[in-house]
Amino acid sequence: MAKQTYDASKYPPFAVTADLVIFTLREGRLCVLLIQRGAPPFEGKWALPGGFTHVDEDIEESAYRELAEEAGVGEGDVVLEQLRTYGAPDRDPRMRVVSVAWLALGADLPEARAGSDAADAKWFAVDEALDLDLAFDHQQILTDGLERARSKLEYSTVATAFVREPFTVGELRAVYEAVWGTTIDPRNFHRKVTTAGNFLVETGERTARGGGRPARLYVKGLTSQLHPAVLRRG
Amino acid sequence: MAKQTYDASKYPPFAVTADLVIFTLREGRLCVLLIQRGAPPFEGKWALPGGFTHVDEDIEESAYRELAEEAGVGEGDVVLEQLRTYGAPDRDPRMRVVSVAWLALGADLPEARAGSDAADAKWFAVDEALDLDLAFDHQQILTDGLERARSKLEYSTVATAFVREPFTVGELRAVYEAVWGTTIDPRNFHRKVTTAGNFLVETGERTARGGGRPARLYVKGLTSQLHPAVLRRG
DNA sequence: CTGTCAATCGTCAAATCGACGAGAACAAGG
DNA sequence: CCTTGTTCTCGTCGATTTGACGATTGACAG
Repeated sequence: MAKQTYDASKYPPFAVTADLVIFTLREGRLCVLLIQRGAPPFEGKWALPGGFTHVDEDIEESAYRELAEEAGVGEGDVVLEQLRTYGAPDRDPRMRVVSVAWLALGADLPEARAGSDAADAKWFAVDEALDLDLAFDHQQILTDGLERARSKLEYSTVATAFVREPFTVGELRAVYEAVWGTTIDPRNFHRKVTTAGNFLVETGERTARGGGRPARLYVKGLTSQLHPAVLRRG
Repeated sequence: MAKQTYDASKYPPFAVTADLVIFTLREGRLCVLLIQRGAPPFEGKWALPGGFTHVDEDIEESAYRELAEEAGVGEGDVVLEQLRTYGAPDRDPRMRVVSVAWLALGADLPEARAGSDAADAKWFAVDEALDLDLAFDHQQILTDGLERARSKLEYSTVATAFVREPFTVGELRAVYEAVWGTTIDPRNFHRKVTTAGNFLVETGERTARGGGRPARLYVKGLTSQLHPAVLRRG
């Protein structure tokens, strides 16, 4: 059954894109990378980084490629996870586009630089980004990505994607506070994460980066699931 | 910026499909609908129901259309949720296909009937379906769908999608046991679901469908989030 | 009437929770 | 050197939640 015996033209033609919600912590705030569009449609507006998937390319591969091209971020620098696919018929005025959105989480990612067809690239604090009028349906994608990130902190160990190893419990708490936009009791948080099974592994080292008493240093444990969960509110 | 000023041919052409993981309970077992392929590729093999998305159609709309065409199921009969998108370059030997997979959960769905290009359609117990050599990457999609369904029972109220209103706590427990493939202590389960906020609403009615003491009847509450969660194992 | 079955209520010890006290270990300033 | 401020870390306490399991209720079958 050779590929060329099929007439591809009888199937509806779609373009497929990979759009990225890239979160990182900068100066204690949760930030997202946005690109200012340098060409129509939505020229001049801010948008999530992304681009067309190539025909011979896996969709995840295209997400990593865009991550490198538009954010200068390599595979090892982030945790990448598929978010959701957006495919309203009119979401792109040029043609029928189905966009696979990805969530990328990384520790203190490099300063943004404008890529090929971008006028500008900038890290925005997430609450500021939500106030912008983003291109396409990127407002919705960003909202979904934020909610996904927030809820993943509860049941998984992805919070460690936001910090460099080794890290302290205080740095990890800062991640939760920045992503959730809340404050957390340091003592209860400390108890939860240090007793949760295989979340953190002690290195034996200590550091005094932040003024107070030197903190123990940890590296990521083996689990990706968090037991028991660290829940928001109560 | 008119659509025709863009040359669509310079963008890579993809076909987009909607594939469905439809779960229901039949005789107390978790079942999934499979279609026996009547045409190449994978002719004769079992596959998830699905089909091509039309150019003028929202991707969710195409999922509902396939649900009706291939399973005879209307919008009100199921809870539909996007599962994940699969887009390996070689996943379909005919051409480049990106498949948006959906999870559909319903109560005792109708007997299967073979659709247009299907040789046969049948409900399989999920553990039997996992032993089959499914077409395309449908084994992976089914596995992902099962895991999604299992974990959604913990934190959401979707379990009620598997039963008709009004229902008893015992029927709801049967859902959890069938999906998780475990047994659950009836007394602790009863306590959890009746005290969880807005999960169940009492009707005041009773029934003695199953032999023992008549059970209270409930309808679904307002919440979609389950607090506190009903966790597997401990 | 008796056994059976599932629903429902209760009990109890263990685990977990949020709120908060208190000491430890550093830096900075006088 | 001593005080003040900061953050980390250990502990305490009562309230809530959990899992394991006993006991009763209300129907039906024989």
